[in-house]
Amino acid sequence: MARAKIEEIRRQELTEAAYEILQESGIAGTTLAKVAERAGMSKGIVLHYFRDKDDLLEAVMRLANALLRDEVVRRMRRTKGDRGRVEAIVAANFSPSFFKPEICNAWLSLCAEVPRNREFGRIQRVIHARMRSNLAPPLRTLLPADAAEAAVIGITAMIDGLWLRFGLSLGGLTREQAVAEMDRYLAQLLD
Amino acid sequence: MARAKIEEIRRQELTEAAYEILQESGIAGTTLAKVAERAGMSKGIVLHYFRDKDDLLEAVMRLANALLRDEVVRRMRRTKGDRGRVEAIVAANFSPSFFKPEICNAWLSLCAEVPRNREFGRIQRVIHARMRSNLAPPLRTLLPADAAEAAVIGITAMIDGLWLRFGLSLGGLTREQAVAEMDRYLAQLLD
Amino acid sequence: MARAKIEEIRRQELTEAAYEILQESGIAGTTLAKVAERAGMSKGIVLHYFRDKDDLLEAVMRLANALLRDEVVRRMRRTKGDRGRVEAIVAANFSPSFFKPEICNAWLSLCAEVPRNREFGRIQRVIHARMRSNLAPPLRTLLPADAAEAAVIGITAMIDGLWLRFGLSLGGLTREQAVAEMDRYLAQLLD
Amino acid sequence: MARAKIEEIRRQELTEAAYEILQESGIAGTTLAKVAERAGMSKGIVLHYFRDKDDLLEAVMRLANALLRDEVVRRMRRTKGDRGRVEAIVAANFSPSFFKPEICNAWLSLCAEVPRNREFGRIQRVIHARMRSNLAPPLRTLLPADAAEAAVIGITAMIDGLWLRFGLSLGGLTREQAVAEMDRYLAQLLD
DNA sequence: AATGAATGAGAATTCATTCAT
DNA sequence: AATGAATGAATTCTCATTCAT
Repeated sequence: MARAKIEEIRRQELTEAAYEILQESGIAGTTLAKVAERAGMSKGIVLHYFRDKDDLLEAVMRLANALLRDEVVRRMRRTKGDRGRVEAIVAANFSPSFFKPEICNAWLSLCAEVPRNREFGRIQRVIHARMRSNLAPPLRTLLPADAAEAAVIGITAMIDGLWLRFGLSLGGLTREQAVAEMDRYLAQLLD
Repeated sequence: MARAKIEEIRRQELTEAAYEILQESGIAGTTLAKVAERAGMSKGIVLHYFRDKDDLLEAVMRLANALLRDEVVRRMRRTKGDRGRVEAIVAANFSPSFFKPEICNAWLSLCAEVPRNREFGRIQRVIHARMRSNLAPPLRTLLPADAAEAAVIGITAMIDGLWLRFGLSLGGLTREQAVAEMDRYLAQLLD
Repeated sequence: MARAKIEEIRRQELTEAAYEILQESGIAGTTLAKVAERAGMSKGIVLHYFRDKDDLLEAVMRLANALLRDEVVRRMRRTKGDRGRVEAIVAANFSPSFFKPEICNAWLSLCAEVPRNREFGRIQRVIHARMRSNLAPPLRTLLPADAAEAAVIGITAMIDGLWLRFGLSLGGLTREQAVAEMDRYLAQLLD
Repeated sequence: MARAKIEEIRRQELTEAAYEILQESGIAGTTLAKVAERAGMSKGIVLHYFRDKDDLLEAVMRLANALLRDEVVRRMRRTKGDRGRVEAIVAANFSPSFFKPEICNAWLSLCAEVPRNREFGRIQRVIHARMRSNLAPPLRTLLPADAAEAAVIGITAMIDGLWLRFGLSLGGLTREQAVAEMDRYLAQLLD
């Protein structure tokens, strides 16, 4: 059990290190050497715990996703009502701990590779499915069936679009503007 | 005169080849060798016409941008009225010749590198500025000042978000759905 | 301990291989591939132990210098008296193990790059400083102050000039002639 | 004749340009493109007038040699007596127009390649032969036969050694010091 | 479990050189 | 005579990956 645990711990540490490097250096700039160094481990250990570089990046994708998912869950727990649930899900995506240029960019980098990496695609699909399964039920009580379907797509797209823009780090969009824009969109949709 | 143009022709050919390869292979997979081969030229010629790989990718970004810009211009010319202008701009972004998974993904790949490439950032800024200068005037006649400002951000974000999703090539979103979603958003905004 | 040393061992082996190749092929002809092959190692390893080609060549310069320095030290230890010290230093520069056409030429090749390589310059400066600090004290007891100063420059120049000529490998100068010439010069200077 | 002349003119211009580039960039840094640009000509023309890069560098070696030779001749003409001839030859080698760090270094760069370039060797041999044929006769009248022979080697070596040192551009030796050193050596030899 | 030595594939990049015009 | 387009070989350098310890 201790044995199983150390493996889990190392994988976790390496994944976090890789996530950091990815945010700083992009996918091409994320080398195993940098990741190992950031994790304070030896170069060789990375591929002891991960099949290959892609395997590590998949773990990063899952980690990034898990962090966001936890934030969503946390916020949904504190909320009541269908409208509140929708708002909580959305708010999680713009919480100061996630809606950062580096994180948005890291996410972008991973998404860009999806068409060329089967596993990335699988993970991405899971993420979308969860988004849908979170959003659809409350939306269906707030809107007609087809409007609810459309709203799932629309909300997701608006979030992604604002993330993309924020991830460019061009300074043309502040977090406040993004949040305001999102609120406006939700208001149009639900009011 | 023909002589002066051969440089332009070769650059164009190489840029187009690079654009194709980028769509297929992503940024990391876009090697000079592949580009040269696709263009039917020798490996050495690429760096005869481009300073380095980044220089070539910048040309690709400008090309992709120019193609979209031309489509926007074409559609705006055929249109009258402020509402029509906005719709034309938006429609250009979803015209069948651009709104393709590979193109959306290529665009994503380039955007992901913006924070680490000064020139990419500059080009991206130009693109956003043009988007704004196209959208803002008609929107200002259709909406109150602050709503118009917000609409510029919102429309752009919705387009980007739908492009991002489409670029994942996961089959979860059809062009028709994207267009419908966009229409719905515009209707909410302008009606 | 052995582990800590393997880096030192490999660097040493590679530096020696590079020194050999430099003697045969000159600076431009000294490619990392040739060096690796000569050392019986893989191509990739060279830049595992050296930052880049210049880093390797700097190590070569230090090696060549160290070998000569050791020879100087060895000969000075066996000697007594100021005149003897001077002669020992000079003799070291013409000992059969150093005063070889290939070595003189390798040295020439490195010197030729000094103006374009900051670190080469630094090393060269150290070499000259040591030459001065070895020669000056005994010369000062044998000659008036200003003559001693001049003698340092003169002896060094005569050595360098004979090395240069010998390094041309044109057969116009034998080791014996060089030694005789040097002796004659010293005799003029000190007798 | 005009035809023969334009070839000669172009070769001359290119050789001079190459000499300049060699002084700035060393042998490896001397590319045909740089030479052509410096000469204000097209890249292709260089190999129209020279067989290959080595052929061009040989021309540079001959040019550098010719310039020095002319200076020697000029100074010898103005001089009388054997001692004066020797001094004139030596002085030419330290005239302000030749005894420059860049020129000394360029010379060094060429010498360093002599063992690997048959033609360089041939030229170098000619240079030494001329040096000898200039120096030997006056020295033979000033010194005993074997001392004269030795003096030819010694003077040449001292010149070369001072050139080498000056070519390092390390600032440790001024022209004045070099000239003084040379004078001292000649005085020892001839007085 | 962990290290880091070693490999080799492959990338960008540089250039001499050839060739068509 | 002159241009500069085009080629391809060679080189440096980077990394993922393997392996022995």
